[in-house]
Amino acid sequence: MSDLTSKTRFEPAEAEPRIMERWLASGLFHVEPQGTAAENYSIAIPPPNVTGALHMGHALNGSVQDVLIRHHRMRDRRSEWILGTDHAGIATQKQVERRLLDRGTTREAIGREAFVEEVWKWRKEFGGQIIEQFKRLGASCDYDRERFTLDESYHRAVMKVFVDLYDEGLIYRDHYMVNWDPGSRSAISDLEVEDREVTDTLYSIAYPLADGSGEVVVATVRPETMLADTAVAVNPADERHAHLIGRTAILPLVGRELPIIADDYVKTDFGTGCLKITPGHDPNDFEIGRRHGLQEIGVIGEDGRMTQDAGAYAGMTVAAAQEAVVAALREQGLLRAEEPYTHTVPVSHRSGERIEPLISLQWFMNMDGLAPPAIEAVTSGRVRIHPESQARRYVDWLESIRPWCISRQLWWGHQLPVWYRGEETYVGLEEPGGEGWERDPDVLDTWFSSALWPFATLGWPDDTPELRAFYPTDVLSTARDILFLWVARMVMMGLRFAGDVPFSDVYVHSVIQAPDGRRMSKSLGTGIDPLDEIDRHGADAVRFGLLAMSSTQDVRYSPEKVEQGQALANKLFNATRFVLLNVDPDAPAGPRPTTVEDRWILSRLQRIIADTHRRLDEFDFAKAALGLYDFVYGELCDWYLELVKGRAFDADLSATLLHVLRETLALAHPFIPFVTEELWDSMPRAEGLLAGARAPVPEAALLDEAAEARIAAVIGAVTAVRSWRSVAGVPPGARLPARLSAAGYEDTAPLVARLARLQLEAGTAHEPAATIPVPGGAVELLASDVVDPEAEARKRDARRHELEAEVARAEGRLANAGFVAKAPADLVDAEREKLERLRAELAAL
RNA sequence: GGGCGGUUAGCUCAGCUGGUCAGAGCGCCUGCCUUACAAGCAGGAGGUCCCCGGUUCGAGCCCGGGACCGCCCACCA
Repeated sequence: MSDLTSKTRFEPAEAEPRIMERWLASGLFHVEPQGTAAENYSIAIPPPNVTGALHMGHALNGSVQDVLIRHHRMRDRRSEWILGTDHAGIATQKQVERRLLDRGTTREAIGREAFVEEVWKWRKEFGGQIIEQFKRLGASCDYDRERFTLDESYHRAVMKVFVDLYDEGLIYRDHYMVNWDPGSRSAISDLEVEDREVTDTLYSIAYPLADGSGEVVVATVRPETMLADTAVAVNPADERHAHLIGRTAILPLVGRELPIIADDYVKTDFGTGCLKITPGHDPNDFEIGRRHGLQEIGVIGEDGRMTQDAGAYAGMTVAAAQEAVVAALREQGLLRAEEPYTHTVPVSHRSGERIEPLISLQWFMNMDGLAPPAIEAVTSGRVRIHPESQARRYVDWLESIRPWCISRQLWWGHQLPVWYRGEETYVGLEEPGGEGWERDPDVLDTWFSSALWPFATLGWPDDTPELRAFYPTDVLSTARDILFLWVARMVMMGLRFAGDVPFSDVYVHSVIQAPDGRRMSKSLGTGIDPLDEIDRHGADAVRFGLLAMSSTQDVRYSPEKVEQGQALANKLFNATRFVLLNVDPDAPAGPRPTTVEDRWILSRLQRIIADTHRRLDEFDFAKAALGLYDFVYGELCDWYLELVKGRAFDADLSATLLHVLRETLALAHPFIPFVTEELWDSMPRAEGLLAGARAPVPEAALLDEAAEARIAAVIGAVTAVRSWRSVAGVPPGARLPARLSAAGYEDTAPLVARLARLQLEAGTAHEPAATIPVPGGAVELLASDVVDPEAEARKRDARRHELEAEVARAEGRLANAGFVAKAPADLVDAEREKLERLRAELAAL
């Protein structure tokens, strides 16, 4: 425990590790599986990649989830934050491959079994990193129940799902066009592909007609793929080319006869209006090919080199083949045009290499039957997505869902439970009996296993106490970019296999951009490491800052918000110092209000408690965090603590102060857990951890509107007098004789006098030297020596002009028949009152 | 090509179902070591709420058009 009497600053670097230790030792974060999911509160963490390091997105998402978990834990719900990591097939495999390369070997050289062993070793060595980093943030995950998507029991769940879906015919094997990632030497799904703009050369190539009557000219940026052309297509409505339909062209360099077909896909206003059709290497051509029953030829292999079907070009890299093909065409005089052409090309999200569309034999999952229930879950409100706009994206995507390519040509992951023997295929949980079976070497898309996360982590397919206690979970908090990759698939799988939606609320958080608005990324050098920020400002500050930044849209990282959080932590630290250095530690528990300011702060406290609860329920974290800041600064410290300074710290005041402070610490704890835990521990008769204490609950009996109005007037009056003094240049320490000619200060005049440094006098013996308007009347200054009559006259004039303008505006409004007739009556009345008030003040001048 | 979001103080952002809504934090200026906090306190200056029309008694707020910025989806070889 740090020494409250000597230190004036909260020191996160010293306190945080010590406090985290206490939390972990307490076992608070681990709960036993009892009761039902409806009674309990649970969140399944989006499992970070086991290779990962904490980035800003994790930090924001961790803050969001932790504020929710801690809040509900303090509201006496058995709260479980399910923790774990994802095996992240491609990312992890690449990392280990790089390591092997450093050692001068490759995965091919050591073989599959040894390679997988290497990955496990790697995981053992580095896999705990991100978990430790979550602890730095103060995340109250259940660290005793850490899961991994390749755990034995998790693997069983994945296998069962695969086999069940296969048995139903929803998982099948097919020759199909896939996004081939030459970087990872694997097929990847559409969602793992991103577009990048490049400038290529658009070549126009002449294909002679078979009957020698002419030629068709086609345009392409991939001339090497012409070796796999099996047709030429024109639009049936294109009169220029109508005569070609049904005739035959000869493929240069190869000599193959190409039928000229008609298809609506061909644009008449692009290029020459004639399109070479390469079903083997273009997704659109593939579709056209299937429509017309065209031959599918592959000239580019999975190794990125030309295949035997490429004839003379076999063995060349794609780039070399392109050069060679262009050279040959030029030589034969068939190149009609070359022009630079800027367009977007698909690139692998993981490896960064350009996608090579090609046909291969892959495993697919038919989504047609799974999507409708997942759509219904959202449209019916069983799953609520926040913000609403994301729900539309979700539904739109599911409504046009396509088969999902689930096989990956990797070694790290869940290997398919599929065996082949000749023409036979066996799919099952156990290896088939008999001789000669060979297992499919492919593994499943990582997202296939992630889709089972909320229930596979809880022991499914067994009927476990964990599953009964925590499934469905309550909230899934995540980034927008994996709404389809992950969230939608969890809903589909949860409904199909766990019998219910996996969560009732999805919170889609902001993407944090760099302060200059660019993407935060390592390669751009725009990344900000949350751990550096924690080192600098403390975890509380970073959590507060991120929550205060969060929004329904993307936001720029705001260092100021983090500093605001740090200021808040420090303010609470010093406010607690002040209270503890003054109060009677033996004061009774509970509030003992004896004055109007006591009733005021207790009333304001009830409001901030209710507001904070409501804002958390609405996932409005920014308002919740900033509202707390405003309460602590703008009400508790700036006013209440200043108001009580003139009083004796008796048992009643001590009790009230301690009560307000305790409640404030407890309310703020889910947002800034470290500093509040530290201060809680220093409170008189502190018992147990704040993390395990009860959240404050608003009490209607403590609301006091009269007290709120009285103190609002005090604040208004003090502020007005201070402003006058400051502008007039009165020495801050000087006590000015004054008369308070205003209503509503019966029991608060001494407070105004002290905070505004006034010597209040009664009677009307003296003429005021200056008049300061305050709520309910005016403060009349009687000390002529501090008043500059000319300045006062100028101010009066300025004020008079202001009032005249406002009176004119109010009169104008009230003279407007439309306003009086159509505006709500109370508004019109308020306007009339305002006019009267303004006229009275004007008259007083 | 289709869809979504944004444009408010020097900076980053709040502004709920149109009526004290023109705000906060930071920055800036002035003054204070006032017995919790100088990483503090008090006070102050700063805005044609992107532009043009419209609806309304009344418009950052609603409608139409435009400009600029960002994101998502689908993609013309």
